[in-house]
Amino acid sequence: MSNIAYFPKPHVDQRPGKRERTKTANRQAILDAAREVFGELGYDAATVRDIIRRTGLASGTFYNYYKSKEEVFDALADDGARRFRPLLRAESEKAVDFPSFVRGAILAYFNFVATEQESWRINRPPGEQIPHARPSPEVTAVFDEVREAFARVLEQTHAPPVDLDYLTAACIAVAREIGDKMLERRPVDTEGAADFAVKLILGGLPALPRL
Amino acid sequence: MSNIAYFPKPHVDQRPGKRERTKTANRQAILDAAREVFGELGYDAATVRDIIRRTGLASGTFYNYYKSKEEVFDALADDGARRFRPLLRAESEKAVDFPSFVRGAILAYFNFVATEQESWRINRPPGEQIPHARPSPEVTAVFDEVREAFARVLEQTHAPPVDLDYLTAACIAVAREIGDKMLERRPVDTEGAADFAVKLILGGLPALPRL
DNA sequence: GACGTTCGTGACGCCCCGTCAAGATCACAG
DNA sequence: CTGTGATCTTGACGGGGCGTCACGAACGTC
Repeated sequence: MSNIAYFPKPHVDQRPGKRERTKTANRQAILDAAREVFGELGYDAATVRDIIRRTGLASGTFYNYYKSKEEVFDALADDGARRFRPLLRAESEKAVDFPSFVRGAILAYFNFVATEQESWRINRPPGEQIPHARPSPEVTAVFDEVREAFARVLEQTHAPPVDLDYLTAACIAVAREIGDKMLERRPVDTEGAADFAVKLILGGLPALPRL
Repeated sequence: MSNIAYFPKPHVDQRPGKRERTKTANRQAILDAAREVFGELGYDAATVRDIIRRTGLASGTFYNYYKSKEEVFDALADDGARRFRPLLRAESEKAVDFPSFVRGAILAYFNFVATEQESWRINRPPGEQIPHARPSPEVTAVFDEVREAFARVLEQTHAPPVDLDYLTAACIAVAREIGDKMLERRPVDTEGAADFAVKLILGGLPALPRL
């Protein structure tokens, strides 16, 4: 009976089992639905049931994946940070000196948010405030990456030691704020915004570009 | 019967009628209660009924004064801005040049928030994000005041024209962010924080104070 | 193919929200 | 002082979203 040509496929199927697959699919479906719903109704008006309805899943299923609307929102921010991180890292490696790093990083960020907004900040109700996501792991990682890049570059340029926490916080705040304002203008000018932010950070007010 | 010495007090009592007085008293009571409740439970966990319960008023009464929890929160921000505005204006008039204005304004802001936090950010749950109040009239007024001060000073110093919207947005973002970080440190050092923020704005990274 | 485990389901109870009709309080005129 | 209309307060009520849980179906494993 031994048939050497017959190998009952041993259970090392590359793809994970169906359980695992539907699990990640559901998680992703909820994330996508949340993106849409937040975009259409705004964060405040959106409910957990609005999100889960769009997936066709039952309401209880939502809670198998996320604890609340807040958590799924944080997961969206986390997702964004995860996709942005490699771009930031690339800039960090490509940069030859501090100014080029700052410029590259900020420009990368502005281009990133400009692209993102097209895809999901579609239909925001006016005046709606988007809550600051509480620092999720990936977001924290991005912050740390910026901080480390600052530390590295400031180290090797023999710059005087500065308050790194304040510095990173301030630079990120500037980038965020200018980024938001940039998105409100038509046409969206990432180059111009980056120019402004970079010169402010590197040279302060006297270095700002003339209009 | 005419008695010239007798004037039945005509109804021009200086104080407004009782109706008006209880109205402002209630409005203030709700505001105070909200401050306490937000401080103790955090913004998210707080409910309209938590707030109104502390005043002894009925639940329905809350809605005679504010439409929602969000609105009373905005009213608190508005209140803060209203009290800060004269301080900012004083700095604006006291300042002799641009650097002294920036420094005075930022220091005033840091001292203001440091005082405020003692009085109502008592017991905040960890990791809680305070929502950015949507720009209420007074808050907008503060922003405009900063913007106008910038415009005025940049005009008379014959500085090259810059993007005023970006500039004010960026400076306010820096002040806010550094202010938040400052409050997390012990002891709270408003002078040091102001030093950092001012030098970053005026001279950029190269001008930052050494540690 | 049978068994144990994991996950999807949707009805349920809970709590909070915003409203509203009824009563209380106030302003004002006679 | 008193009557009358206007204004405010009250708390009970219906509506709706939230998070849970017992049940059943689908899956992995042997």
